[in-house]
Amino acid sequence: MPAAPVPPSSWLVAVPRPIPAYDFAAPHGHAGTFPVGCRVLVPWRGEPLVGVVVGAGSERQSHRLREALQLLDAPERPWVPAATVQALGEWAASAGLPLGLVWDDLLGVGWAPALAHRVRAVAGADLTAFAENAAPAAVPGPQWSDGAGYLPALLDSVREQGLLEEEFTPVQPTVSRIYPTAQGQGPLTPKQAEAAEWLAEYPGQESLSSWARGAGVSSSVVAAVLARGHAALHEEAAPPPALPPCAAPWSPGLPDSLPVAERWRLNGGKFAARARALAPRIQAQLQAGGSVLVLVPEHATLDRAWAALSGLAEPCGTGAALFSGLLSPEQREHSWEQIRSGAARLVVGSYLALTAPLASLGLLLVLDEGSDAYKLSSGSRAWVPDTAQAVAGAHGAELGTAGVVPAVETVKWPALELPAPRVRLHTVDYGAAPTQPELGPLSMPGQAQSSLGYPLSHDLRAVLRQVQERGRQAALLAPRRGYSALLRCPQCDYAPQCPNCDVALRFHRSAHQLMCHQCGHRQNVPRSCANCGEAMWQTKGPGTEWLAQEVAQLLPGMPVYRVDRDHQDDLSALHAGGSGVVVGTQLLLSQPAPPELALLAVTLADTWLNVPDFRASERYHALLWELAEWHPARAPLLLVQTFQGTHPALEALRRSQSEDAGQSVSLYPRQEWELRRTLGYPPHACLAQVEVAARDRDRARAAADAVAAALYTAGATAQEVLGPAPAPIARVRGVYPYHLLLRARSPERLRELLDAVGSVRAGGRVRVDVSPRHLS
DNA sequence: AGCACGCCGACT
DNA sequence: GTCGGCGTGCTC
Repeated sequence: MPAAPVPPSSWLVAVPRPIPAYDFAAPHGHAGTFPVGCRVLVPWRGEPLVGVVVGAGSERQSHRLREALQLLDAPERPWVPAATVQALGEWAASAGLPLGLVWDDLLGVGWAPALAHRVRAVAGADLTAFAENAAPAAVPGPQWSDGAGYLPALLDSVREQGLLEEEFTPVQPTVSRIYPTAQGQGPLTPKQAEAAEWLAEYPGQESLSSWARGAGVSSSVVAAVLARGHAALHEEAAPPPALPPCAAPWSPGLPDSLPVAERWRLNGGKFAARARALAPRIQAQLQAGGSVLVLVPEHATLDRAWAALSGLAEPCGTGAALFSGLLSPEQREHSWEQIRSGAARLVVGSYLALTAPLASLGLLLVLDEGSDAYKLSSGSRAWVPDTAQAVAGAHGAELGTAGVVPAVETVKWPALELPAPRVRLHTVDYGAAPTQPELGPLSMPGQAQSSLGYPLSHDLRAVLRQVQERGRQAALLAPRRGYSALLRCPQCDYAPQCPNCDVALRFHRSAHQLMCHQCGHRQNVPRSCANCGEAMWQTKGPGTEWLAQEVAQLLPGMPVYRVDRDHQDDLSALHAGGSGVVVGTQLLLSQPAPPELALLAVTLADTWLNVPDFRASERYHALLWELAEWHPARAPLLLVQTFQGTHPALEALRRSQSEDAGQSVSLYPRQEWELRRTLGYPPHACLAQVEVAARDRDRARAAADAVAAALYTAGATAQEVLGPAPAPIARVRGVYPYHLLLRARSPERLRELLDAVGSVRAGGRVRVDVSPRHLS
C-alpha cells in the first residue's frame, strides 16, 4: 500500500452495511495519522458503529463530514493488513460491489468489541437545552459519566455540535461465577441447605442451572439460596477459550518438489500424500519468517487440513491458528489475536481467514479450488478463489492450489502431479438396455422393473450380498434426500406442486409429508389426485429413504444407516469396523470413510450430469475422483450406475488405471479447457449473472428487458449478453426471477457491462452474481 | 441491511 | 376513520 505523502484529514471508512465506504473526519488527536486497516468507531444514524479505515477521504467535500469517534486499533497494529485492504478494494471494484458488503462478508471478527463508554460536556458547556423538547432526559455534566445513561439521539445531537467529550475503552471479557458467602440471612429449608453445602464443596459455578444440576435440586431452590445472600455472583476475568490443539510436530523427510512459480497447483495422490508434498514449502516459508494461509472450502476439509498441517508450525518456532465461522466469538477473538501478535504464522481456515492479520504473507494455499462450497451464497456472493488471488497478489505471496483434481481454471498452471489414486471401477450402463428406470411403486408392489434392475441393479445387488457375507461395509450415494423426487398420478401424470414455487413437491415417507426443497413448504399427502381423482400415487426418482429401504429388504439383518441433511444416523458402529451399509447424499463424503469399506456405489450418476450448467461434467469428474480418494488407504470397488456409461469423465477414470499416464487426473480438465475455449466459457471469459425479480411476472419480464436494453445502449454486443430468460424455476417463494448472463472478454470489460447494469432503474429487484457457479 | 416515509386496500 | 401491506430512498 503506497502511503499518502501527507496524512489525509479525512478517512474512507467501510461499515458493515451493503453500501459504499463513506468519508469521516479523523477523530480528535489523529489528524496526522492514516491508519489503514484499523477499526474505527463512527457515528451512524445516531449511534456508534464499528467500521474499517480503507483509504483516504476525498479532499473536496460537498457537505461537512461527521467526525469519527474513536480509533480502536493502534496504527502500527492494524486489525487487517493494509495489503488486504487494498486487495479487497480492487476486487470489490472489479465486481461492482459496494465495499461495505464485502467487508461485512469477509471480516468475521471485531465488529462488536466490548467497550465501556463514558461522556462529559466540554468545559464550560451547558447541555440542558438539549433536553428541553423531549420528555425530561438526563444530559451529561462536566464530570465523566456512563454514556449508557443518556438517550442515544440526545448524545448524538450534542456530539454533532462538538460539545461532547467521550471515550470508549475496551473491557476485558469476564464471566460471573457463583460462590458461597458467610453472611446469609434467614434459615434455609433442608433442600436449600443441601444446595448451599454442595456449593461450598464445588465453588465457582458458572450458572445457576449448573449449580442446580450438580446439587440435584430444582433451579428455584438455588435461586432462593442466592436471594437470601448465602451465595453471590463474582465477576472474574474470563479464561482464554479452548481451541483445538495442534497436531504432533513433524517435518517432512522429503525435499520440496513443488513448482517454483508465482502460482502453481498440486494434484493427484490422496490427501495425506498431498499434505506431505506441501509440507516442505510451508516450512520453508515459516523458517524464513513468513506466514502461510491455508484456505479450505468447508468444515470437513478444515478438520483434515488442521490435523495434517498444524504440526508443521512448532518445528519452525511458531504456532498454528484455526479460524472459521464455527468458532465462537470469543474463540475468534482469541485466534485473531494469536495471528495479529505474530504468535501464529500458520493459519488454516475458511474464507473468513482471508482477512487475517498475517505479517508478511508468503504463501497462500487454496485447497480444492474447484469446490462449489467456495461460492458465498448471500451478500457479496464472492467466489472465494478469486478473492484469494487478489489477496495473494497484493501481499506478493505465492499462490498454490491442491486437490485430487485441478479445476479447469487452474489446469494450465505449473504443476506437480502425484500418481492418481488407484480405482477399481465397475459400470452398470442403463443406456445400453431399454428401461423404465426411475419408476417405483408406492402402493402397488411388484411392478415391472428395468432389465438391469433399478434402483439397485443386479450387479449392485450381487456385490451387496457379498459385502454382507464377508462382514464388510458399503456406501451408496443417492441422488437426493427424502423418499422420492416426486409423487405422481399413474393415470394422468399429475404431480403435486408447491404453492409458492414452480416445482414438484418432494415426498418424505417417514414424515408422510410432501416438502418443497426450495422454500421449505410442507403439507400432507393428498388423498387423491387433484386432476383426475385417482386414489393411488406412484413415486418417481429414488432418494436416500427409498434406497435405504431397498437395501434393508435385500439384506435382512444388515444394519442400514442414512446420512443426509435432514437425517443423520450415528455411524460409530460402522467406524468401529462393524458390518453395514450407509446410504447418503454427497454430504456423506464430508465424513471419514468407514474403515472396512469394500464397495462404494453411485446409484444414478446422471444426476450430476443432468444439470443445466457448463460445469456439470467437470463436477462429475471431480466427484468420481473424490470417491476414489475417500478411503485413505484402500481402493474399494467403485460401482457406477448410469445411462452414460461411456461419458468422457468416466473414461478418464478408466484410462488413468490402464496407462501409466503421469498426468491422469488432469487429462479431463485439459480436455474441458479446450472445449471451453471454443464455447467462450471461463477461464476464457468472465461471467456474471444478473437476476431481476418481481412479484408480478410481467413486471419482472419488463424489468429484465429494461436491464438488457440498458446494456445494449451502453454498447454491449449480442455475444456479451445472453437472455433475459425466466429462471429454471420460474417462480421461487412467490417471485418471478429472470436471468441475464454477461460474458466478457476481460475483467475490465465485465466491469463496464456491470456499470451499465448498475445505472438502470429497472423496476424490480436486481442482483448481480460475478463468477456464478450454477447457471441455466 | 435496517429504518424511515408515504401511498393504497380492508377492517374495528 | 386507522391499521398495515410493501415500494422507495437514505445512511458520511
